[in-house]
Amino acid sequence: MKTHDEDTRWLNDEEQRTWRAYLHATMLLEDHLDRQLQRDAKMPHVYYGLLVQLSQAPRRRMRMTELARNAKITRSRLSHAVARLEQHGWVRREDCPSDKRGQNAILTDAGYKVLKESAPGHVAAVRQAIFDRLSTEQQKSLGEIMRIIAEGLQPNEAGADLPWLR
Amino acid sequence: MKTHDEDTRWLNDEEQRTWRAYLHATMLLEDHLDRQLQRDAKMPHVYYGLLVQLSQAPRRRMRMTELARNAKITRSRLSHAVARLEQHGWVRREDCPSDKRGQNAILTDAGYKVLKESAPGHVAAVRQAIFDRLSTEQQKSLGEIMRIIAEGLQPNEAGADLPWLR
DNA sequence: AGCCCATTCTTGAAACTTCAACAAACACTG
DNA sequence: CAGTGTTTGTTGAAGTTTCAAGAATGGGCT
Repeated sequence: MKTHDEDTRWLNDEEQRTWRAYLHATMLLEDHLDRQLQRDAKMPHVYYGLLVQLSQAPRRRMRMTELARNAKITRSRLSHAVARLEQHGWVRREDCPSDKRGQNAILTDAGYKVLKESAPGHVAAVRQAIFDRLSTEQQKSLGEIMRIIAEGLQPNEAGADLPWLR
Repeated sequence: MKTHDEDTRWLNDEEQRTWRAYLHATMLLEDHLDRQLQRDAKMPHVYYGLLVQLSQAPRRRMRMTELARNAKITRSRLSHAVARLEQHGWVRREDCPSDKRGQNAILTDAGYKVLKESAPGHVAAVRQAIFDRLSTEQQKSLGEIMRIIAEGLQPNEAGADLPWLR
């Protein structure tokens, strides 16, 4: 925490407007998608994202830790989420054969079905909120910008900090 | 919900990459700021945003509904949030004189103090995550894009749908 | 083997959010 | 002014997330 603010570089007017726009857009969109999916798929957006990840993984399964890393959530959060998804019958767990600590989260047929049925509506919502409103240039720009931001926040992904190179 | 997916316009490769980058960036950033503020200001990012709003309002007070609208959260969520902020002594409520249903949320001196002390660290975090990493062009672009997205999701702000003009 | 530390995943409690339902005050209409 | 519908704000319960702690296995080192 910074204690002296003499040298704080506050946001100027345009930066403030941009930051506020960011906050508003992200909040509104997350809310929108959450409601859309809660209505159509009976689950929040984050959970839906987990099913998507699983559906794209080989054999529709993934180690908990990897799933958490891909989805950008904590393992704890994932544990609870999978527990809930399991209750609904959309996911099941299986011990990992190679590592006795490990668990695989597996997308069930029921889970795949829900995903398949709600995917069109979800894509439509995303398209309508973002891609339909942006020029090709803006879409490209958005991609670049978000990659930059994400990169900067990634706690040193794979090989980024190699102790033997310091 | 869409039931037939024959005519669904799925996201193409680049759109998918962009969308995923968006999800990752927004998640990582929200997480990052939440932790930063939880550590330095003992409150989540959304709550901090409420204090900011109040601090900028005339007489450091605002009607609940207006505060909710500005902060892009539901009134219910705001009720709970203010209850909590009140417990901490950062906000207090007062009846609205003109409308007996109404409540004003008021930033206390203690609230202002917390805000003042944690603001530099927060701005630094935002700057480091976003503005320090983007070119001037990209910042401008980000602002425009986010405004477009937010606008599209705004449930018909002021005068947007005037029944007598239909 | 034995020791040590890292990794994997889970758990329970506390904090936060959502949703539906509600009371009270307002505002319009006849 | 009584009737009707709307707006304001709250509430409790259920669902979700965070945080700190902990059980179990893995992997390296001597």
